[in-house]
Amino acid sequence: MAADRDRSWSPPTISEVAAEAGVGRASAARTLGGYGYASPELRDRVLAAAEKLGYRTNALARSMSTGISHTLGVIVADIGNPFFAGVVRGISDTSRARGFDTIVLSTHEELDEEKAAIGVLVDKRVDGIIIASAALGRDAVDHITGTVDRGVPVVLLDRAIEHLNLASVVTDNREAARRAAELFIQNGHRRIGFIWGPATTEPVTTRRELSAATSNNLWSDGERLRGYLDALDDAGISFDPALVMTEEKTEENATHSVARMLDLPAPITAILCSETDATTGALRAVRASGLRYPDDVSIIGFDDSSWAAVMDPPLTMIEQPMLELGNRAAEILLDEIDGGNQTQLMHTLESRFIERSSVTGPPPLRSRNP
Amino acid sequence: MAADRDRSWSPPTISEVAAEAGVGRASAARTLGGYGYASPELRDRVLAAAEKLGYRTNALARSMSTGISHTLGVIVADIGNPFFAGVVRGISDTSRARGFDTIVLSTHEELDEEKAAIGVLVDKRVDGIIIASAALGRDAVDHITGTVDRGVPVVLLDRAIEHLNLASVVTDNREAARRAAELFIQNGHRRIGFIWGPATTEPVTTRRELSAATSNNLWSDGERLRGYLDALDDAGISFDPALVMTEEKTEENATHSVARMLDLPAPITAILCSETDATTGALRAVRASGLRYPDDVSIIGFDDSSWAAVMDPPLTMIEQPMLELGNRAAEILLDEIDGGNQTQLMHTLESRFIERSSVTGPPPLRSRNP
DNA sequence: CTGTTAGCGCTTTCAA
DNA sequence: TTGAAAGCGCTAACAG
Repeated sequence: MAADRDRSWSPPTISEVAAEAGVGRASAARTLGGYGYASPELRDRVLAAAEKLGYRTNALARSMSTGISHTLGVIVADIGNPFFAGVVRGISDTSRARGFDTIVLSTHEELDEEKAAIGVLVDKRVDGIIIASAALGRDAVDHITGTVDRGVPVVLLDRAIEHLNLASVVTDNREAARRAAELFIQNGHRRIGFIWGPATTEPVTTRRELSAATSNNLWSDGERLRGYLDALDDAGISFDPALVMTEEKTEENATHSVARMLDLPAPITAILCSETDATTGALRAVRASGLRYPDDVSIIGFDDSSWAAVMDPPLTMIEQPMLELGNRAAEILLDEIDGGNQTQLMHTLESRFIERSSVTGPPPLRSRNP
Repeated sequence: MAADRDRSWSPPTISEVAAEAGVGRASAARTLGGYGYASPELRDRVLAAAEKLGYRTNALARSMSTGISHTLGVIVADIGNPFFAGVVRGISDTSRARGFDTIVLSTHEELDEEKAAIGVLVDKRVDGIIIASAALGRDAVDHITGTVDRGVPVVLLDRAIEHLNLASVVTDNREAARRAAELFIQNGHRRIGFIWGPATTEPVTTRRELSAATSNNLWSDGERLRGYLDALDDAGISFDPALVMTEEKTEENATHSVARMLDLPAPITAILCSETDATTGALRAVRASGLRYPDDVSIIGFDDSSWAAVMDPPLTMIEQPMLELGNRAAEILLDEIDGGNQTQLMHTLESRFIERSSVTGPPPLRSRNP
């Protein structure tokens, strides 16, 4: 039916529709744009003409004159990461329901890419930005404050930036980690490994040094570590730097670190993993050491997955409310765009503790080389 | 520094920069837009003024006059699905490298949402669209052809639409499934379950009926099934409808179906799973039946995951080149936008067969209730 | 090399 | 109730 479309075809404009319908542009624009008045008969003529010509509104032109683009910008480290993918799905669903589309940019956890990404979004005149910033403790965040200053609303996602005074939507990282560590402790564990802590090349032998390293860490990771330390403190267990991984955060390093911790004179009997890669890395080390969980080591990991449930034995995990995180972030941003005043700044969603079978008491007596 | 920004502040335009620099708009536009000539001195003045005013180009306005938006539209069933998330990451990376951003829409596998999504993208004047269509065999695809007719290039992703004559980027589903089934057969299996086949409420008792149902299936799923049947045919194993799941595709149904197949008078001894949820569902059934893999049943699944490698025993899987799928789709689309003529229509990427330890020979003798 | 001018397609006063 | 005209910020053709 549209087979006869010319090669130099260009989409019909409101003027063409108006001409076809024999009315003025403005009238056509009013009925097509859904604003202002138009008599039923005129309306019908316009609609018919539009239909006939295959008219589609040009959102760009509309944005130009209205100044609003009905588009949200989303910046995450990696859209390929299941966690962020889930969050983006949440953002996407609720913004779509409110008439907004999203353009999402991945920064690969690089601050420079993040700055560029913000630039792109600002240039494209998005109506607001949701960002899981790659900024570490000491990093400057002018690119974010600058954006807010330009009048573009920003909400922080998953990673808060403490002094920034911006709405943030996060999960209860600290509480969740603490709860996991407490479960270990209740089960009698005192040597609990934490994968992973802040990546640093500096030696970390004191708690003060750990603190210092953490302050230059991703906020969410730092919170998780703090929760772990909280539990230790409450139980009067002294902090042992050998039990916190400080290598770069990769699955492979997790494996190495756990192997080392398992091989200590006083080996770990439990492992708290702060991410999927940390968990799978730890699992590899346990297996390679010829040990089994939970009998030899108990395990809890962040970020549940359908796989964790079919492991043998199934893993006790901490599930993050990814969709809800996205939903909330979008809602808050959209409300702000609609002119609503933000009352609450920090929105903390509860993660779900899923107890399965990877936690039990420490082995009665285990020495390095029996 | 920008603390004194007025509440009714509006971003500086090229005219303002020109005024500040004391030059004509066009000259300012030329240096800021990076086209045309400008003397070094004039250039410097403009740049300085732009810097001072905090000028950022308005991409909307630019798109209005150039007619190109430097934006790609991406339509997938669910951005929260790790497979699509990986693909989108690939698209995003390569298009970003070529100066394009992507707006991605999830359809939840609903054709109506897909149509709406295309409408949105067309309205936003994206320069091209990459789509993993939810269209099943018999569904009309006017929304896609219509888009092409409007002059918007489209490339099909992961799911080809046979008669459509559009560039498609897919994986070698059929070959991969066939290879998996062949491995089972080489190991001596003859009762191989397939999770999952086409969802249908019609009874499927003959191969013809299966075919019919498949023709109303998602293309990629159909290909996988065909590969399975290819292997059976080659080995002279007759098709048994009881070994192909035709329930709605959910993890739970996979569990039920596998449980049933395991409970048959002549039970299955191997399972081919066409998706992650199918695999985890199957695993649950195996466990619930008190059986173990690979001794009692062999298993191969599509879509590798770091979890599959840490299962005990580790799972033999078929890995899809998600990133590459995205990269290629973007490259092809971008080339087409740049005016390149598409020579090849079907681009088939190889999936990677990762042999681990979930396949062995069938159990010597296994009866339903020993 | 630089400045003037005319659109891009829409919304939005403002008259009629 | 409808139409004419101005303008959103930019690019592009054309003079100077």
